[in-house]
Amino acid sequence: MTDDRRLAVLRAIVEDYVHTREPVGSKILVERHSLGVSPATIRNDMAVLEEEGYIAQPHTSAGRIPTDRGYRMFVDRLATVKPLSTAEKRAIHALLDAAVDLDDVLDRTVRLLAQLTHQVAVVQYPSLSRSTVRHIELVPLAGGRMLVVLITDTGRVEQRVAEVGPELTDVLLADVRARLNTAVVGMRLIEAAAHFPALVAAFGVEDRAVVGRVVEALRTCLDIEREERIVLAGTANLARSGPDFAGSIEPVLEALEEHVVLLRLLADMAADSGDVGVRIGRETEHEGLAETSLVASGYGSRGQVVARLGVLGPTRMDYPTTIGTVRAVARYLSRILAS
Amino acid sequence: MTDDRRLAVLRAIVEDYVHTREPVGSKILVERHSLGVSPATIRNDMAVLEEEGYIAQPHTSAGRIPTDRGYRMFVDRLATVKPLSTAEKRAIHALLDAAVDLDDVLDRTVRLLAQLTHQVAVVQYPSLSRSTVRHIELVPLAGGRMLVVLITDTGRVEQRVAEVGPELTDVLLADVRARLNTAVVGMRLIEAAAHFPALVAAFGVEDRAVVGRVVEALRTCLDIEREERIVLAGTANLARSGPDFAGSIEPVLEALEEHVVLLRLLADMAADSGDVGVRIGRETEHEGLAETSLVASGYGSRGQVVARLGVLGPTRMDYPTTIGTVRAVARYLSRILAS
DNA sequence: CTTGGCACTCGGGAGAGAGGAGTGCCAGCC
DNA sequence: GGCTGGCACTCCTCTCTCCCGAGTGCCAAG
Repeated sequence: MTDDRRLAVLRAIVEDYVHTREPVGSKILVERHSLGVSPATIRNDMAVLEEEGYIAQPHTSAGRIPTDRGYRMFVDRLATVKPLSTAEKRAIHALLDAAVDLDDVLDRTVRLLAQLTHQVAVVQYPSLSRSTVRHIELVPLAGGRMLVVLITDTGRVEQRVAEVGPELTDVLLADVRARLNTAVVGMRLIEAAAHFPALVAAFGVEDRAVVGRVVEALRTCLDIEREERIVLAGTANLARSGPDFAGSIEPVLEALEEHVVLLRLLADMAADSGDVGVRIGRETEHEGLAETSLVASGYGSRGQVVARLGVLGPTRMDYPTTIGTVRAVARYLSRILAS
Repeated sequence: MTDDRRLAVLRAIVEDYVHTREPVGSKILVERHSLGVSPATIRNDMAVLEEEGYIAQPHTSAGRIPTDRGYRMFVDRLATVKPLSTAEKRAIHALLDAAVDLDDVLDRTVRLLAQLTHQVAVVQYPSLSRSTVRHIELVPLAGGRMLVVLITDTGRVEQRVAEVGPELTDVLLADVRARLNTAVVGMRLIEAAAHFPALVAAFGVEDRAVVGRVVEALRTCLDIEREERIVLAGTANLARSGPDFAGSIEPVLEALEEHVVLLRLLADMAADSGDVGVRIGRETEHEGLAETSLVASGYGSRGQVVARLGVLGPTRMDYPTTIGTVRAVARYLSRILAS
């Protein structure tokens, strides 16, 4: 069955290239992997693989390197995920268990992921749109202003200062606070936002203006713009694998600063089958990331995906290990959040 | 007065080198700057400047480039700060005025600074230790836990979850909240922390344990560890000025990820005369930053410095312009915070 | 279908050489 | 005493050429 051998050749090429960073030729291939056939045979297979777009030659007479399509095939059908070492698992536990709040957990997670994979790590904050309201707090400030604080079940805290003027008496404030909380606690944030108009309308005509201003501030806490946040770590690892990038790493760094780019990518990957997903090279559909791959997974409490995390590195990366690490960290983070 | 001319030569060397990125020789120097003397004379001056450590030659027969010491002299005695263009000023106003809360203001500021200077921008969050307590909020959660929220006058919000058990009744909670707020609102955070033991002692013996747990959570909000936060932007600009760095930009990126390094640097610069301060090359006393300079300034409301912001770039940077920009942004940010 | 043989291609490294920018120094001049 | 032109010297850098070798594609035979 020649088809099997061709795939074996592709796997060997990917593994060798990832390992040595050098185009791999037919001779080296038979030497390093016991394929049981001669270089000439391998050459025929490579010609076919090249025709099908899985591998390519940098120059006329050099070895072959995998194309995006080749890596895709490798990831989908040829790679077997590598589990973490027990030492690494211990490190995860030790580091994440010491976290004190949500910010701290995510900060530790992203650093950990960067350190384990030697690549750039990304962690998305629990999406506000998938969170529910845990509590709303209104704090009067000096000068006719007030602080509006929104706390979600995922631990996120958003706050705004609103100009309310002197009409907001303590009594009215307590009333607003009570009604807000009884009305919307436990609701998803979007549902809560939908309830606001009715809530305002329930107040007397003379109070509606000021209550409206409070509610308006609350509503801006749900702004699409600011809704999605991510944290990054390990950008220095990019520079270390610098030679992997044809040009400089500048376009990559630029893409990373544009959080929107990563957010869109992570969102797209939500469509993939639940577990770890991979976007390879040009699949990212972003010029600056054409030579990088993203390995990402969802995380969340109780089987519910509330956000995603992942790792970005050169297309030429060790997928089996990276996928294993991302999966393990995502699972452990989920477990932490559930408690 | 030959001394004056030597300084003029140094200034010319710095300006030319910053502009062309190439070692500058005596001939070019007389051509581009009207120094009124011949190359040979300049050569004599350069020999003296080199002996005094202000300039150096990359190779035996190349032009001169400024040393750290040369830049230092340039910044201290030769440079005149360049003010911003009105277009840039307008951009600052337009961008920062649209901010909704502290996070947003600082985020916009750091991006702005990176964009204006084409370098890496750093903004430090208002220091907790210099802030005062504006309000403390206690929110009961399910399962015998509660959320402790601390809000400072600088707009920062810190929160913690505390295990308090079922003994904390609503009545007791209201009591704790009231006593906490009347006792410590308006105090500096360190003073507040000092008052906590007395506060706990004022409760009945049977309540002390549970109140203690609440106060303990509050106290961890002041942890030195998490007290200082910074945000970065413009790391891609580092890659763009990549050729300025002898090796790769990796050590620089590494230093940037170690926020502690930057925090220490910013803190050190607080000792400098109030306005904009500069750390040049090895003055940063950090291996990874040996080829970079930091230009920073304090900011804060009502003349009180609550934190610092700045710009990090290659030693070979345009100091007059950078200093002007950092100063302007710091001033405008201060004005925003005062309102 | 596999294999050994063979001619061919081309990237990349080594060397050699020319060019040129810049220097230091010296002797003379103002 | 400081400034200047001249001059010999250094050594980096660019370019060109040449050669080597890895790797290929193809073909004819097993």
